[in-house]
Amino acid sequence: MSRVRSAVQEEIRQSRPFSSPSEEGVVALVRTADLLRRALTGVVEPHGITLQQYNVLRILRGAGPEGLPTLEIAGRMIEHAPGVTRLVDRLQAKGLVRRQRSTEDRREIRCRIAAEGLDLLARLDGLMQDAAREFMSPLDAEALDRFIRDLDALRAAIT
Amino acid sequence: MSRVRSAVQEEIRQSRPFSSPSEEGVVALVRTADLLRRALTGVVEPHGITLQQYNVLRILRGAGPEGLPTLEIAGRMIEHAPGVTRLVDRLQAKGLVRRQRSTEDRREIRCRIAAEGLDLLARLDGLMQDAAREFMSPLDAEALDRFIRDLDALRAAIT
DNA sequence: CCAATTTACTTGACGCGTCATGTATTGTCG
DNA sequence: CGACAATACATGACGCGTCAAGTAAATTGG
Repeated sequence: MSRVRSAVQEEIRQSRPFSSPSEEGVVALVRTADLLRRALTGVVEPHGITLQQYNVLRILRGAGPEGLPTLEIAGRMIEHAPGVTRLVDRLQAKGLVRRQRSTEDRREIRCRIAAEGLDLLARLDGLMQDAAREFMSPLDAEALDRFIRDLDALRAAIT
Repeated sequence: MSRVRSAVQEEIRQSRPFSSPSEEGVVALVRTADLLRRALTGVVEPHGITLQQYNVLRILRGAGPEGLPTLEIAGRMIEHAPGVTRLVDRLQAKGLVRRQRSTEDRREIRCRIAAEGLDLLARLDGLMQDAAREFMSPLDAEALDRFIRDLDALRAAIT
């Protein structure tokens, strides 16, 4: 049952092993996601946007020319509204996004991706694909599929 | 090969499926880690510290009474020094950590966990264990072990 | 039909992560 | 030995995430 010192244990250089496999999993998950985030940030930042800004642009591209109200963007990222407001502020300042108060419901603000935003995404699509493939390359197709299912199961269990 | 719409696809509500399993894996990984981080934050914050502050305290407890220099803490988290300096600033302000310039090498600052910090950790140990177990509960022992190995493999591949 | 509630945001404050830059101390090598 | 590089940090600036509180518009209930 007890395995050789895992990679996480080596990294943390703690003599004491994890007190449980669950804890080891939790730490491994957070650390791996951190490294991934950094790798993806490295792809996107040279093009003048952050990873979160990239995510918003992708969501808006997916939404089409109708655009989306702010809260809807927040919902699709798992994020809270205040962060999104400011995120879109910066995207607008860069001319990648346009905002316009909705006419039917004047509380809503519809955010649309601008042509410049689409251009930027077009340039980033391939690079992000490559980065994702590269990062996941240690897992073969079968392992990757199982891995994704496991992650799905973990998220699904959150009450 | 193509599966039914996965959980991530549902969550993002994007009609277009992921352009590749790698991309799906990347998104699933980041989103899952985000939710985990939030869950753990929920455990720790009622006790007056943040998740990162908790991590530092754990590292310092693991280091024993000798303490650690700032950069060594940064190394054990995967983080850069500037963040750690301020992190420890706040822990010190709360009286959970003490700092003292080293005498052998006067550039170094040794950080030690204070008795109050140890007390706090003692109160949190069980709660964090429970949270980890709870979060990982969808995976049985075998799946969890495989899951951890997969994560280890992903991190190990980073150049 | 209007007061109370709800919804969709926005703003302020604070902790965190990151880069660039600055400072003190130590190591090095010519 | 002394200039110069390297090391260990600290600080400033900026983007992000989160909570609490505020504003404006729509909805609802009496």
